[in-house]
Amino acid sequence: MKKNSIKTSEKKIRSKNEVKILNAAVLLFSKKGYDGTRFMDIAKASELPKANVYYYFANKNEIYERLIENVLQGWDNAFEHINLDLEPSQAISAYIGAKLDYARVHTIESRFFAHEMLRGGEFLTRKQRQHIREVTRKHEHVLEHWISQGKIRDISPQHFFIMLWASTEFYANFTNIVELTLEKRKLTKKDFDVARETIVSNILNGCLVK
Amino acid sequence: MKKNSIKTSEKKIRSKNEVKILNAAVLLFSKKGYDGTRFMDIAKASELPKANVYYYFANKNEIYERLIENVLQGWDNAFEHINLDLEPSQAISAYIGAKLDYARVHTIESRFFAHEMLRGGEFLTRKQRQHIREVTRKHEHVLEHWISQGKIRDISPQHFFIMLWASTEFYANFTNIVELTLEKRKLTKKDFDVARETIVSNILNGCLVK
DNA sequence: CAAAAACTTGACCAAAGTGTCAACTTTTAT
DNA sequence: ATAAAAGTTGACACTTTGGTCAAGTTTTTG
Repeated sequence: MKKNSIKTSEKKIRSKNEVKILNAAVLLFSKKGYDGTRFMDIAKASELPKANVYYYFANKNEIYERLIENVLQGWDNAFEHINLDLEPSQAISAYIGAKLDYARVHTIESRFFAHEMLRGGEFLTRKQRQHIREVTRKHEHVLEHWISQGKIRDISPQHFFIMLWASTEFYANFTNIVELTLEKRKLTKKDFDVARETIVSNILNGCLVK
Repeated sequence: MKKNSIKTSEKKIRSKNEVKILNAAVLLFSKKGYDGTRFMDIAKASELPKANVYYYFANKNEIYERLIENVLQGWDNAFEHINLDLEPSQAISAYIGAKLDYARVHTIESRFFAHEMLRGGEFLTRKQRQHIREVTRKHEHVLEHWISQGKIRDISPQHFFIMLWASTEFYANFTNIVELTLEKRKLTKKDFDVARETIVSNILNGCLVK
């Protein structure tokens, strides 16, 4: 009890301010990327004097790296509960739904990561790359299993997953184009539902009437 | 003959240097976006003194706007020959193939445009947005026609096209993730071929064995 | 409650970036 | 050939940015 209260209170100010800074930063990075974001802008958006932000983070780099970690962690948390042991149609529907939910709710983080990819993923550590690779490989194995069972057609699991990521993340990263296409000022939950139906039905059934 | 030679020679130096500058700029913008790119870096990459670049373009803005125009123009040229009057399977295959070819060959331009979208598409003029909208609408009509003919299932044409753009552009914008997934150091034409087969077969037939 | 640790901040500096200009060279037109 | 137009460039002035620091205040700890 005592120990716990010490531990939490001891870190209260720091953690509160770090959160303020990181939230401000991820929004800025999501719009302008690493190189386009000024340290001073992060300080302003955090509503803290620049020198105070320097007290918590040595430089922009450190903020950025923390955000990369956070986003990857959030990504893990969001998708580890997806059960790929179900039947293909169930599992794939759930996966697409979860990815679209993530795109809708965690738009900022998605765009932040999109910037990192556009710049070549230089900030990803070897460990982080490897982790991504392992998670993906696990998914591929499930798909291969379904293929061997004759439950789905014989396609490239890698390209299949890329197609799912692309189709879902597009709604977070390129919201503008989606809004322009749908002729909507702002995307609603309903729009994401239609997206889900379209993607799921296309992926599962194909678009040609048989 | 005379007139023509006057016209071309009169503009030779200018156009040569503008091309140098624009080529250097689009590469930098494609990596770091508008805000992340310094005017001086464009000059260095162009192998021209900064003051010389200022002689051709008043500022970074002007360079960027020219590039937006160029990319939209190139986009038009690349896809206006796509014949959507064919049978659905033929037309859709060709469309996906063309989009993937564009992603492979015009990677830089794709990424440049991706940055513009991530920053909210602020640089697109009303006219340009409208043009994009019109081209898209035309495609949608074709799809609606096919639906009314019972040739393809009743799905949202908008979301269907978004799915096609997303699945193909992903290979240009997020090459890193693709390379990581495929465990390749560099994507080859062959990789794009497999991508095409996977996307086309999935879109046309769906992934479930019937 | 006193000392230590944690936190805050204005002021400052050096480096980098933006944009201008006048003097110069090269190209073009007559 | 020569004047006008087009192109080139070093140097300069001004602004923005990144980063430090010392002197303060607040919070925690024993």
